[in-house]
Amino acid sequence: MENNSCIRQQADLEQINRCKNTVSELSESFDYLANGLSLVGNSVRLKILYLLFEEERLCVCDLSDILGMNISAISQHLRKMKDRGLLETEREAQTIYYSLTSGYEKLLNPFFEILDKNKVLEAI
Amino acid sequence: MENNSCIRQQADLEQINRCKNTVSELSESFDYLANGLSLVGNSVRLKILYLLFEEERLCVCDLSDILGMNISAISQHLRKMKDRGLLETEREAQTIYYSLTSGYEKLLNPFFEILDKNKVLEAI
DNA sequence: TTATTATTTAAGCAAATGCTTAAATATAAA
DNA sequence: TTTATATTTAAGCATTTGCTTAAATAATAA
Repeated sequence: MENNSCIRQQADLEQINRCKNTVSELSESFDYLANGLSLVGNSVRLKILYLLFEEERLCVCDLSDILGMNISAISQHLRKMKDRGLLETEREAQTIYYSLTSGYEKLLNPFFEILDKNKVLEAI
Repeated sequence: MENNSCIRQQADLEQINRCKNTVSELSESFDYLANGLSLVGNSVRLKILYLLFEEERLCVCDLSDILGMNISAISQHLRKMKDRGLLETEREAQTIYYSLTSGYEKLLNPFFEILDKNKVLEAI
């Protein structure tokens, strides 16, 4: 942590301290939320999440077919999201169906909605 | 793309085709949105975004002080977000202030709100 | 039991990411 | 001018990510 030649004279110390407190109080929340969002911030996984939002449930094989990707690659994406609690599974014979967990479905709903209407480029 | 030993007999072909269409129609939106979210899905950048949401505007130096990080590191995070349109700048003498652009402020509002109340772990 | 289908897991690797250090740019003050 | 302040940029490097291939696990059918 070098190159701190910039201790501003005009810095608002009260503001700085308020911010430091915020960061320290919410530290775990920031880490946890950022980790969740980093999973969503990948176009393959975003597609999977949106498809599960639309179709309720899908298996690895379906997704591999839909996205034109290696089953193993899809499986590894699904595992990451399941481990983190974005997805849950139910087995039906050999087939394992993945679906969105309700917490994330709710949280990601605004994004799904603008995707639904294909209004991403207008919204942001 | 090997290892496609899994062309399910029970696969719903109509569903598969519907999904393929969705993915192909929304392809650009998925990429663009995922790229934006990948920027948010980093705890340093999420902290910066939240602080800008709360404080309206801050300079590199402030953020470096608040987060206890190298100015250069912060500057590189800010550039990424500015390049992608999450942030905008205004100069005041030597100091360059960063703030949220309105599109992303609106889109990220649900996340900021649960951070505000420190309810992340309850929401997801 | 053996073979088939559906899925996961482990190992390896190229590409991307995030930080550090050092040098460059830009405005303001002496 | 020269010096100080605020910030950006470039280069280098360790870590992480996302994919491929091949082998392993698990349920069903022959």
